[in-house]
Amino acid sequence: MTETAGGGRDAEAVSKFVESFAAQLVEAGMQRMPARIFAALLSSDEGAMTSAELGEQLQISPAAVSGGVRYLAQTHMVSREREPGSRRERYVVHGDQWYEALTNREAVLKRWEGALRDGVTSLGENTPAGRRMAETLAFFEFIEGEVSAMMERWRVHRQQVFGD
Amino acid sequence: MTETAGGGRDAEAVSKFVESFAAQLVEAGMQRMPARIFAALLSSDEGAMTSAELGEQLQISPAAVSGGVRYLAQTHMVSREREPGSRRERYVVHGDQWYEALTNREAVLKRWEGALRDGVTSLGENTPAGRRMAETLAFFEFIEGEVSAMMERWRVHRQQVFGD
DNA sequence: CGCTTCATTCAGAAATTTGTGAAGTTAAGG
DNA sequence: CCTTAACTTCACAAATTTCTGAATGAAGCG
Repeated sequence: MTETAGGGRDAEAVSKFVESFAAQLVEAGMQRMPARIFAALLSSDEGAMTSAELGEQLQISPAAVSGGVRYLAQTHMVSREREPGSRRERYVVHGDQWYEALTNREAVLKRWEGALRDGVTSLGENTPAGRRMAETLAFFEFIEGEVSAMMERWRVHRQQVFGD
Repeated sequence: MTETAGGGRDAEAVSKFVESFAAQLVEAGMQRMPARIFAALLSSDEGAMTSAELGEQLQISPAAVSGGVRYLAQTHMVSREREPGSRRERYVVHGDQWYEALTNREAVLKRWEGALRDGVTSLGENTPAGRRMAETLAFFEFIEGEVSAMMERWRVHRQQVFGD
């Protein structure tokens, strides 16, 4: 058993999981550092770590932590907290907030819709290409509406299974 | 008006749209070449182009077309067709098939679920981290179920709005 | 069969991305 | 105020990715 100072957990097993989960995130399009940082936070007991802790576990420089965290904060996957009267920051995965962010690609959808609308105009509403474009646009609009309903159902489901 | 041999369409406007839509796809994590190729196909009247046509519109080498198309075919966004008795291949966006592929990230979800299951085991079911992991896993399982129902509703909706 | 036309593969050049060390900035605590 | 601890920014080196040209491989067509 590989127990270290980290609080009685099998550090090696944790690290292995962190890397393998990060790899999945990378494959899905996330940058490497944000992915690793996120995975580390997700598998910490508190769901929160300081910059120094992240640096040590992942063997990366403070600069890398800073960059990765900035990305995660911007995309609302993680939030920054700081105990009042200290300048040590804690980076926190807020329970369920993060996968809501993951699903709420609303900004992305909106941009796609914008681009598609331009497409319909550029190509002409009555060209075959224009009609295909319009249908695609309709698909995204449909999805956008469905997603929020779906998340609502999830909250109900979650409540039932996990309580609060 | 910038008309070229391309069949009476405003080539410049089309190209502009292709590039801007491709840029959105890139931002969402797709590689540049596949994104450009896909956008070009999507905005072609036939929904299909040959390698040579793609090469000319996008100003890229045959090798780049080949590589891009391979990716798109693997992910089922595009299919290859070839008129019998010709070795000129046509790459086709099959109407609605492609965004079904986009949504059907089932393989991706499955892998995430696998990784998360490992995580629950590594971290221990009764640790706080393990419980968080388990909840995340439940979320993905929930989503997986919902997505297929959602696509079914889309087909109905599409039928109503666009006919067949 | 051989010629020709496409498509693919591969090695390498070029461009981009990524992560680091070092300098810079801000704010707590004496 | 001055010191010091924490985070951030920036320039650059290294690694990776991306695209090309050239070589290779297949398949129609005469």
